[in-house]
Amino acid sequence: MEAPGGTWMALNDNKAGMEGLDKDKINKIILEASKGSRYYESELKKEQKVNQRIEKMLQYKELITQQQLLRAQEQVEKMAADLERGRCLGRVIVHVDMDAFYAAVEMRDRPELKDRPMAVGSDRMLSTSNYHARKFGVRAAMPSFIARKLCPDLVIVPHNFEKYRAASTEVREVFSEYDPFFMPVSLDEAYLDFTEHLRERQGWPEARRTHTPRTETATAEGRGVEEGSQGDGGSADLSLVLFEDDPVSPPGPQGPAEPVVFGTGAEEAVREMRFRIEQRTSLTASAGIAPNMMLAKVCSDKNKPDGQYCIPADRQAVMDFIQDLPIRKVSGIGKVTEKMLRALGITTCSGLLQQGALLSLLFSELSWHHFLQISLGLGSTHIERDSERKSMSTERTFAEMSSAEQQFDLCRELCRDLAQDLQKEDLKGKTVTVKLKSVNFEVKTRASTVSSAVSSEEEIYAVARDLLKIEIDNASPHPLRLRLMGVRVSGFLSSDDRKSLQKSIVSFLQSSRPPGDTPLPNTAPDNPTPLSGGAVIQTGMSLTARPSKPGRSAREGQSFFQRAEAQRLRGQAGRGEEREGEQGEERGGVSSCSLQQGQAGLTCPICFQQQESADLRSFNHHIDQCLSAGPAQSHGVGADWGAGVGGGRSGLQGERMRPKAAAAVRDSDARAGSSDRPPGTPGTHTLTSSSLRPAESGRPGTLSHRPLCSGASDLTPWRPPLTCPVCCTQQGGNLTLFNTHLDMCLNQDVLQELGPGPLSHNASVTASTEGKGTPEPCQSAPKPSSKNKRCGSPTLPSPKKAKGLNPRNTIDRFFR
DNA sequence: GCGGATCAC
DNA sequence: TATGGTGATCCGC
Repeated sequence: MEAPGGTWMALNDNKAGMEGLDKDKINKIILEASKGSRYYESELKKEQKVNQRIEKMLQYKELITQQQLLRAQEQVEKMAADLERGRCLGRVIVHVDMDAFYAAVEMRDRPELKDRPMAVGSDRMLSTSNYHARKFGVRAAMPSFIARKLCPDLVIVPHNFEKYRAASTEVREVFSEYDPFFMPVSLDEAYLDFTEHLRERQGWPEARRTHTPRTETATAEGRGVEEGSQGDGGSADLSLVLFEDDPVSPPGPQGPAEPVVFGTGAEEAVREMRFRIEQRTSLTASAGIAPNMMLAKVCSDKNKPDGQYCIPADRQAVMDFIQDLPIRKVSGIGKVTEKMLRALGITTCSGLLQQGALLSLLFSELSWHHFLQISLGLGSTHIERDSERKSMSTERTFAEMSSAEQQFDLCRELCRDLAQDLQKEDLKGKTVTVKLKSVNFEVKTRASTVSSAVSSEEEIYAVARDLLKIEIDNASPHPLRLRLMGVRVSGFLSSDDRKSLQKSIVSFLQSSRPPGDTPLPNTAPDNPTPLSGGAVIQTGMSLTARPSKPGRSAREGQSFFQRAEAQRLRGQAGRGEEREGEQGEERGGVSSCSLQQGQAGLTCPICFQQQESADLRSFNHHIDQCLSAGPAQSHGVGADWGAGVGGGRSGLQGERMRPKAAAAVRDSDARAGSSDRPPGTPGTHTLTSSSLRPAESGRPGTLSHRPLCSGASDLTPWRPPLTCPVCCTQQGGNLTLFNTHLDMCLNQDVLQELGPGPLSHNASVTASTEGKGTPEPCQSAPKPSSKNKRCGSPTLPSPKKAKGLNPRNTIDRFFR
């Protein structure tokens, strides 16, 4: 594990404007300010979890044979070839990102700030900083007290969202002239498809590409500009000083401004757009131009601030650009993914390609497809307008709150706020989720789905209150010590649902009321049009689908272990093919069945009793019983969440404390051993990394009634040595070692079975469907897709088949 | 459907 | 002394 103060807690210098800093010094200050805090401890814990996930992954990596790698390589190459065939270079996608947006707006309106390091935010947390402040290491999402340590002269300006929204509206008006269907990402960011504009623009006369500066301000592109006819003088010259060492802006010529003529090409058109944005708002924007969204997003960061970068529509140009691009620059690859990939020696996009085979064996199908697409420089070429909102929430952080009464009050208040917001958009949802964060930064969510959709304060609170009460009761006699509470409503009725509901209500009322009675209020408004007003724009923003993710689609391919499982089912059950379309419980039955054959006569690792039934469900149940009878049940309860709220789960863990869920959990535990994590698949009925997680947390009370699962009690004296139920050798009493052994044992099992058989079978499945899903040119192969959207990836077995093969058995999840 | 995690802004 | 809020998605239950 990395030493504290390694890269985990350190300054994130991924953003623009952070180059050439005294990072060591900055990180030291950050570390000093953080050390010992609850937040810091929590971050350390999180880091350790990730480290364990990585260790697990590396262990699995060691089990992979050369032959498997070669097979995987074939598959990856095939997939890459298919993706290559679907590559689209025919569109011009632009990503625009306003520079230090909130800070720039404040500086524009308060010139006295322009020379000073400043940030926009609250007393607690910063939203953004200007480039002056960034030199000190002050950046977005940094707590103010640390920012002040880094930069004692920092000026912190409170948010003024009205102003930002107004500026955003102006910017968007410019956007819409280049792409009326542009996709806003946030107030300061958007994707545009310039393809149509450029087509039309070819025929435009010069006059139409000529723009007269409205002030004497020089443009960032260094063109001389003339005094415009309508100069307003108000914000003149400000953009020049937004960035002290603006790399692009020339010394501001104060001479007369001349009209500026822009060319017809993509770069000129984007330059023109940025010019107009700056003329209009005195704010600068950076832009990226590329054949797809993924690349455009990376490009817009390249020459920030006030610059642009273009990747021409040329395959080699794309590949050259991608070659040494650090993976972290790609939207969607965050801190954790970066660290996991780094552990495999992958830091650049070309590394993703080189290690494609390995990644396909270690990560879920979705993940490695994503990686492969990134490595080929592919991304969505189709800009999707925002989809429907899926949830709405409100949450609040506060000083420690331990009184149940206060907590209920707050909960009600949150419900009230949320109800108001929901009603503004005329939304009703069936699922209410309560989010709690302890003073130790441990986050929990508890959800409940009700039969009829809710939207009023009372309706939401009725559900939320119960959820909260369960948690409070579970913690009793200790209080919940909270630092945050949130309420979310999701599971909205679709607009169709609402319309038909409305219709049926109306017709019901019409049939039962005399004509002429008071009509119902309209509960199904038309979709609001973007750009029609502040609130609407805000909505449009948050509705935006994430653009940068790759082609998610049906769970078509299978990971290494999925294929292993498929083979096992085929070989042992002999009827896997017919059952593949079935789900849930049925699949459990199949796997359970196959396990019975392979593992007859299981020995309980706790009591050493050979169990008569080889049925995993019974076996699991027995282990639960065995563990429940353990002597350490009387350990103390925890401080923050109270007793027995288990974070992780495993077949050996047994019941939860939440009575409501206990039965269901037991049932699914039984299934987990037989189906969800079939024999030979990592995690099969073993103490997986996830099942050890509660112990890692080190919270004294967590699972204290389950000493077996507590890291601190891995060697508790009462426990007898453990015997591996697979190889029947005695494994000592250390649960972690036992766990590793069991995984190895089970995996070895699979790996040995994984001869040419399963893979070649899989390959033939793949081949047989080839072409069916081949992406058409210029459609959004690598774009994010929801479950019911069409599959964007070629060469995929049918969804039905994939489903039958239990796509859940993917490895990367077991690294958690 | 639930809960934990990850990610973006 | 002290580290946000909102929304989405994935994955394994």
